[in-house]
Amino acid sequence: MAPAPNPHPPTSPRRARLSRDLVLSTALALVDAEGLDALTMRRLGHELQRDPMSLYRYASNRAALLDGVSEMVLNELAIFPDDPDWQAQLRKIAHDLRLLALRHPNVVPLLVTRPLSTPLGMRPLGTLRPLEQILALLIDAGFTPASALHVYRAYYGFLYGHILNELQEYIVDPDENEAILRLGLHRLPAKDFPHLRALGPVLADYDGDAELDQGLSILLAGLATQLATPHARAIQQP
Amino acid sequence: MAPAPNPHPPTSPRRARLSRDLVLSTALALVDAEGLDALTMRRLGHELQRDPMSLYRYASNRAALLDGVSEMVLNELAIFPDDPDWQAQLRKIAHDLRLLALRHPNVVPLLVTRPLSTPLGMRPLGTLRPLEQILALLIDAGFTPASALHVYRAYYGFLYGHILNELQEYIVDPDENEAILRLGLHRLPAKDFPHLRALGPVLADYDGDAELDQGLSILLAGLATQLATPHARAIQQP
DNA sequence: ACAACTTCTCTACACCGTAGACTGTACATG
DNA sequence: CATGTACAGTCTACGGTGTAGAGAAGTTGT
Repeated sequence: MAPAPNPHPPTSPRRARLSRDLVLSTALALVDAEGLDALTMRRLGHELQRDPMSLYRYASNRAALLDGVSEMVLNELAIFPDDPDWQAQLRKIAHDLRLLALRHPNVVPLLVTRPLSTPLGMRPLGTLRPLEQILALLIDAGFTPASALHVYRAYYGFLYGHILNELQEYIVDPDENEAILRLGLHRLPAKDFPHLRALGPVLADYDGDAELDQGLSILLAGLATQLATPHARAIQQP
Repeated sequence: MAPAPNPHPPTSPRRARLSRDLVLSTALALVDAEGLDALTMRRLGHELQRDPMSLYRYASNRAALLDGVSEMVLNELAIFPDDPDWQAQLRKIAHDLRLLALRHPNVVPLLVTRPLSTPLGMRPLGTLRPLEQILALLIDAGFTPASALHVYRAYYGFLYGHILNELQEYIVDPDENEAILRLGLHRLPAKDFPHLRALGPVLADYDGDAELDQGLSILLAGLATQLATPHARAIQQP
């Protein structure tokens, strides 16, 4: 008769003490590996060899858990608000964020979707850091605070849009990518989608990096003119 | 002893025959009214006074149901690929899509997120229609098919990004909007978020329409130069 | 009248998030 | 050493979810 089945489980060395960081990074790993749906409280508990209920010490909700994962991912993004060349810095941030998204594609829906159900001021602070730092960058560069906000919106909007676009066309294993893509396109009725079907080959090799950079060039050129003319400032203090 | 409790329920006049359209539009109404989480098979069944299982005749999945709702919303978007003034048409589409998003804010996460888990060729056809039609518009305007695709990407990326941005700052009831927003901002540590906090008032009155239009101007100006120079064509056939 | 087909319902299962009460351990204090 | 207190982790249970599979009811063609 063994009264306590596992007093000192000798064969499980990795049963470290829980911590918010451990919980969140395990959650992130799980999402990266198996997608958002795999991240259930029960599954995560199993992964950490703990009762699912113990997780509620470190995230009061499943929603909060998801927010935590977003935050953790965004923390990988480094921003240097003191860079004197604001355009170069914005370019760098954009490419970094793009790579981040490609590294954690399953998290992107969270990044994009969670803020929609959380008023700005109530978001996890880590999520707002990029916004604050980019504002700082722009204001340092000479923009009015108000017009810095406008520039941020145009810039970040474009950036998120690009990332979504690119991910929408990518996703599948790069190996079968072209095959599957073509297969998919072949399904389209030729009558209704002539252009789309014809573009199969072009769709297949999408150089997201180049495309992003080109878009940024257009946008930054346009935005820089706002800095040159005092036009923007006129809005704030006429 | 009532053997059949409800042979001809006389008090429910609206028990029409089901159809995919009825199912989807009821689903959309439900999402609009109570959000995405309210759209469960059981709830929708209840709404239609049918057993939840009957829905599987018209959408083989919950995921397929969501796709159907996206499709239904996108069908509200009218595009005129024959418009000779492509820039004006792109502007119009952008504003229309923005209004569509504001009319169905709860559906936006679907619009943005579902394609991420569906290879392009496998999406509901209604979802691809805008892409095809915009390509047609651009090609008619003189763009190479390949560069039309690039223009589409820059344009649609920017557009989606803007919509996400705007919705992220809006969401709450316009009444309490400013109050809640300020309250939220007040929560931020002044030390770490000076710029963001200072921008409270500016954040509160966001003229999304103007902002979108301004961004479009920048972008379209940039894109038009590609049409002028044969630069883009050089990429395809050197 | 019968049969074939479609539409809708019933039952059941495995899984989900999480409330609430509980156990066990760690440590500060007497 | 004893004891109180805080905290970490657990257990059980409840109401909800999507959906497989078999069956009932309704509709239509002959």
